[in-house]
Amino acid sequence: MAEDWDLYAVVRSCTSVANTTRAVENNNNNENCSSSFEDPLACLASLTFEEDDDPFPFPNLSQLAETGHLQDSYKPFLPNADPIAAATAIDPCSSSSHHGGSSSQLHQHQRLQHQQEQPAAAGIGSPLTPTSAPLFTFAGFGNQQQVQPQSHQQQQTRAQPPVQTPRSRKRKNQQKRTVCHVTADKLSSDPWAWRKYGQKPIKGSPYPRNYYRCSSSKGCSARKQVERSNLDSDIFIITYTGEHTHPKPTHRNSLAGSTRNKLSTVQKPTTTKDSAAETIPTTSTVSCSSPRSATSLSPISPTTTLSAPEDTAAAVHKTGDNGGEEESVYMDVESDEDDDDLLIPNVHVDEDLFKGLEELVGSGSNGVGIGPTFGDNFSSWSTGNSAAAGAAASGGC
DNA sequence: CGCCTTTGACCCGCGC
DNA sequence: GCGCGGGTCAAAGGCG
Repeated sequence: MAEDWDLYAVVRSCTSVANTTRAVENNNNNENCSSSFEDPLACLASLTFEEDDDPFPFPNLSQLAETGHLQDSYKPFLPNADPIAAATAIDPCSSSSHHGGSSSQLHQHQRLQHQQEQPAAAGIGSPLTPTSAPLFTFAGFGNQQQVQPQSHQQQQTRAQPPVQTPRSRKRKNQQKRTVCHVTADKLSSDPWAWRKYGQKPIKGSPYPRNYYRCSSSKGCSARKQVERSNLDSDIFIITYTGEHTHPKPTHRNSLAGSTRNKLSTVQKPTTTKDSAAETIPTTSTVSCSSPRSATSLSPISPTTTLSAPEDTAAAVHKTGDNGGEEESVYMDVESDEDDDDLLIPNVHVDEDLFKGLEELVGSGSNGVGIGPTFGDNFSSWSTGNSAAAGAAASGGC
């Protein structure tokens, strides 16, 4: 199931912190997208929020809550399993303000709860302990401090050891972060190229956390953490830190050396801290604009996605530096409209439609709204990844 | 050749 | 001060 897809796709599925505009413009697209989906969550797969923000942008969570499924799932972790409180806590529309005060408090709270619950819920605890904030609680959101570029400094400090500037490795609760939840089956891609630079097993979580940095440009401080929700293995939590210091790449990186073309290790729940081999599965990601990608992806990957929500807007709940007020903005998950590449929405297209299009084009039609560019990409997509297209069609935008 | 992942080691912030 | 846990580095090896 969820193992058959690529972490890379996850990694690409959300855009960076920097993209905070054009969302409103895309809102309509988003709506259209939603309405055309079998799964209305598809377009929401990349919902993001920042720091103290509402960590429950996931509509399906509310659905789960409504059906009681989620609450049932939480019961073991909810000492005071208050259905109302639980429902409120997981309400995607609920304000983040009740995540309670400072990040330190939250962090501490989580730690305490983690300590308390660890025995009963071994391996299913923080950082996503559902008690403090049922499914998605993110420890350590704090000072709202703008993230400082670290990579350079860290490299320098490492190259010329101590004495000099100590590593400015801020604690996670001191960095500006954007958290994004992505369902396993609603993965999409983003224009950024990410390179994995680390993986760590996370205490309390059966799944390791993967660390990525932007490889589109050297010196880019954008980073990304991807971890699987230990409560719902279909949900991946992507945390962005830093900002891209460069425009979106028009072409994605090569696939050389990557495992994007094949299944690598499969992320399974880990019981020990050292089971590092268990990582998020990697299959492939697809960009219609990238023939290389389109032809190299795994056709059977159920989550091989096109750039689906790339033109969709993801809601971002942003909390100001005062930590109190919450403003809701939309974050452009990806908008390649200014890129050379045309990214095709994940709409289901069967062979009949292709035939019809061919007939239209072949009969001297003016394209009926299908421009040459689209046709090329469309063709590329269909021929290069028909299976994936089918898979993506059921879930993508 | 360039870019990728993997993975053990290292560094450092934080709580006790 | 110590230990834990998280974040990062960098070498090794693979892939196109």
